[in-house]
Order: sequence, then structure tokens, then C-alpha cells
Amino acid sequence: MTSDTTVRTIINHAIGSAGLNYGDSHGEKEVYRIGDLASEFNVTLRTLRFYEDRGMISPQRSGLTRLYSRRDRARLRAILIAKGVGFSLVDIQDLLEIYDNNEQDSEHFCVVRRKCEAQLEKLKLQKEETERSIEDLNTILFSVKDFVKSAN
Amino acid sequence: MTSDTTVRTIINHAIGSAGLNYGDSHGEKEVYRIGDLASEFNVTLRTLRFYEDRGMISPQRSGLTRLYSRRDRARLRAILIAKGVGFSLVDIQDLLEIYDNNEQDSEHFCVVRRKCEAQLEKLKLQKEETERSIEDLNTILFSVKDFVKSAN
DNA sequence: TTGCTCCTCACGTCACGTGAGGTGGC
DNA sequence: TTGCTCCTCACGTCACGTGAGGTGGC
Repeated sequence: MTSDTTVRTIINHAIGSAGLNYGDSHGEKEVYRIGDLASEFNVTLRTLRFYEDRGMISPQRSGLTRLYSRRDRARLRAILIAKGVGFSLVDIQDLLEIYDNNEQDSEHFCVVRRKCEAQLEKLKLQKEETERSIEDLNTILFSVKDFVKSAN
Repeated sequence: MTSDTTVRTIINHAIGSAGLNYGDSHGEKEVYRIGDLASEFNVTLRTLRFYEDRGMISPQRSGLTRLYSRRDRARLRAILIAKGVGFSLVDIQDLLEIYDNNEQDSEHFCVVRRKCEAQLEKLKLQKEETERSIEDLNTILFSVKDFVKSAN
């Protein structure tokens, strides 16, 4: 079992369980142009070029035109899933590095696990903050409404 | 009833009802230095200078040193409350403009009301997105844990 | 020739953070 | 003289958005 399939297994498991819908109809195509991936994953061309600038995806070139492989596409999917749960691009680069260096030992899995747990805590805090903001804004809204009523 | 006390009434009502704790022990001081307000409201000096650059607060000067009045302080409080419920600084500037121009008619209150309602919808969406992210990340975390277990 | 898709700079956005280098009054 | 607090630039951050100006193949 190569490291590639290992990570792929986890990602697919995660995708399947979470019901994340990043087009999994793999089969036909072997090579994609930037516009293909952009429309498939609903991101802009600028985003894909930006990730390339940061060294997160490195498509081949035909002249100046970028050509993305299936692996590039899988990589993009992984990036977008991670982004979707709130990881920063720096975090994602760290995760990709573990992937790239074939560091699939339990020590590195713990790193991944801890990163996930830390991110989960962040999200929970964020949710609480949003809930408080909703309450506060509702209170303010009632004040405004009351005021308008009593003014009429 | 001046427009000033009108807005002040609403803000105080909102502050009181929401239990927002932006120090309301007004009384003693008449003039504040930048460091006073920064520590009282727990923001940086940079933040206060930034708001000034944007024309949101305009303290007087004694030489180069900024001197904030009670009204500046009340204004800062209002800004931070609005920021706390997620309004952008552009939105807040719009709200302050209504305040500054004494536009306290029901038409402008409707503008404020609509802005609040729109922001409330944003917050609710944001909460839902965060909840989804939490679910997704939990699923991924379980996958990672399962994998580590089955690898041992 | 016209469209479409691709390309490379490079500045703009948002709300400040973070120095660098300097001043004023106790 | 030393500390403390204040000051003004001005570049950096984050994840791209948004043109400007140009190319390549049907």
C-alpha cells in the first residue's frame, strides 16, 4: 500500500462519510485545463494560479498553458476540503508537506490529528461568538423597532 | 429631545438590554488620552488611529497628542458594539453618517433597521456554515483516528 | 476577422499588526 | 539621564479580486 493510496483512502473515506460533494466522477479525463478545474470546483482562475504561486499545486505546462493531471485535481480537492473546514493556507501547506514527504507514520498522523482538533476548537469558539452576536443584534434590532413604533 | 440624546437612548437601551460590557462608568473624566481609551476598550493604539484616518473619530489635539472627549468615547463605544455584531467599517461609517447628519426621521431608522436585519441574516448563514464545517471536520477526524487505530 | 480561453504583471481590498525612528513631560 | 507615553510614516498580512495588455488555436 503506497503512501499515495493511504492518503487517498483517508480523503475518500472522509469525503464519503461527510457527503462532501467535490465531483468524484473520476474516470474519463487524464488532463485538465485551468478552466476545467475552475468550473468543476467553482473557484476562479486566479485562485488556481495563486495556489500555484504558493507551491501548493504544480501543473505541467504546454507552452504557457497549464495542464493539470488527475493527481493535481485530487490535490486541489483536498485543498478545498481543508479550506472548507477553516484551515488556513499555511496549515494546508503543512498538511500537504506531510503528504508529499511520505511521512505516513503514526507520529505525523498525530500531528494531523492535533491540527484537526485545534481547528475544531476554533470552529466551536467561532460558533459561540456568532451566537452571541446574533443575540446582541436581535436586542439592538428590538430597540430600534421599539423606538420607531413609539415615535409614530 | 435632541438627536444626540435620541441615538444615545437607543444605544444605551441596546447596551443595557444586551448586557454588553463596554465600561459605562461615566462620570469623572472629561478628556481621555489614546492610551486611556485603548486600555478601557481593549483595542490597540493603532486601531484608534486607524479609525481616525477613516474619519470615524476626530479627537482634538494638544500639539501632536490626541485628546478624546466623552462624545468621542461614546462614539468609539458605538463603533465597537457595531463591530462586535459583525458590521464592516463601511457599514458603520454609514450608520455614523445618519447619526452625524441628525437624520433621525423614520425613513433613516428604516435604513438602520434594514441594515440590522441584513446583518442578522448574514450571521445566521455564518452560523450554519460553521456548524456544517464542524460536522465535516468531525467526520474527517474520526477517519484519521480510525486509520491510526487500524494501523497499530 | 471574431470569440474564446489562456497568459503575466501588478495594484487593490480589509482591518489593522508591526516595526523604525523620533518627541515631550515627569 | 532614564522611562513612559505619545507621534508619524510605511511596509506587511491574508486570500484572493480586478483590471490592463497581450497570446494562441479553432
